[in-house]
Amino acid sequence: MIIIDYKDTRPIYEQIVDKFKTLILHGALQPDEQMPSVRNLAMELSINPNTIQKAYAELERQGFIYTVKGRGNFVSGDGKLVEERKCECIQKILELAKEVLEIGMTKIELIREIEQLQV
Amino acid sequence: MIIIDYKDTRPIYEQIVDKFKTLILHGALQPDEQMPSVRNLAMELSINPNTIQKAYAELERQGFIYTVKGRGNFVSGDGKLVEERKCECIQKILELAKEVLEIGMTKIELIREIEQLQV
DNA sequence: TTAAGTGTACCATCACAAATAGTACAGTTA
DNA sequence: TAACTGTACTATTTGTGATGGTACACTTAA
Repeated sequence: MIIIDYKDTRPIYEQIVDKFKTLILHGALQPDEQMPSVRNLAMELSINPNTIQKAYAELERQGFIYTVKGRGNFVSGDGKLVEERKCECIQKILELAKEVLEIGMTKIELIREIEQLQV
Repeated sequence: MIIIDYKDTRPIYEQIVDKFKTLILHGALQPDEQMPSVRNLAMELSINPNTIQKAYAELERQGFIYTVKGRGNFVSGDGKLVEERKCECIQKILELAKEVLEIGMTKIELIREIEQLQV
C-alpha cells in the first residue's frame, strides 16, 4: 500500500504523509476508516515507529486524520479537504503557467496541452 | 541583483541557482556575459565562497553556464535551455492538472483559471 | 616577469534535521 | 489481566548545508 522510495531526496515521513493524502483524497481510504497502527506500519515498512508517528502527527495537523488515544488513528470525514487540496494544486499550476508564459509559450499552446490530457 | 531569503527553508546555494536560472531564461543575463566572480559575489552576499562555488557547479552541470579556468564563469549561449525549461514546467503542470482533475475539478474550470491569468 | 584576479580542490568544523533505538506511560478492548 | 492502541521523552547516528581556511593552476594586465 505504501512504498518508500529511497532514491527520493525527500524525508521518509514526508513521503508517507503525501501517500496517505493521495489515498484519502482519492477515496481509497474512507472517512472514519482506521489507519494502520504506528507499530504495524513501521514493521511493515521496516522503519522506526517514531517516523510513522511523525507522519501521523503531520497528517493530523493538516486535518486528514484524527486520533483516539488507545484506539488508533482514523481518516477524517471532513469534506473540506478535497477543496483545500484543489486550491493548493491550482495555485501551483498558475505559478508554473506564469513562468512558462513569461519565457515564450502562448496561452493557446498551454491550454491545448491540458485539453489533450487523459484522465 | 541576487537576494537571499533566510526565511526560505531551501539551501542558500539552491536559491542562488534558481535566481540565476530565472535571470538567464528571461534574458536578463545574455549569452557569453560574464557571471560575478565566486569571491566577489560571496563578499557581496556576505556568505562563503564555497557556497557560491557549489551553486555555480550546479549551474554548469545543468548547462546554464560554462567555466573558463582563470577567466571566470560565463552564461551559456545554448538556445535549448529555454525549450528544456518549458518542458520541465509543462510536465509539472500536467502532473498537477491530472491530480486536480482526478479529485473532481473539470477541464473547463481549470482552463478558465489559466485564461484569466495575467502575464 | 610579476601581481592580481580568476576557478578548483581540498580538509576540518559546526549546525541542524532526519532517522534510529530504546524506554516508559496512559488509554482501550477483549 | 493481557494485548493492543497512541504519546512522550532522551540519546545517538547519519547526512547535508554552510563556514573557514589553505593551496594550487590558469589568465590577464601592469
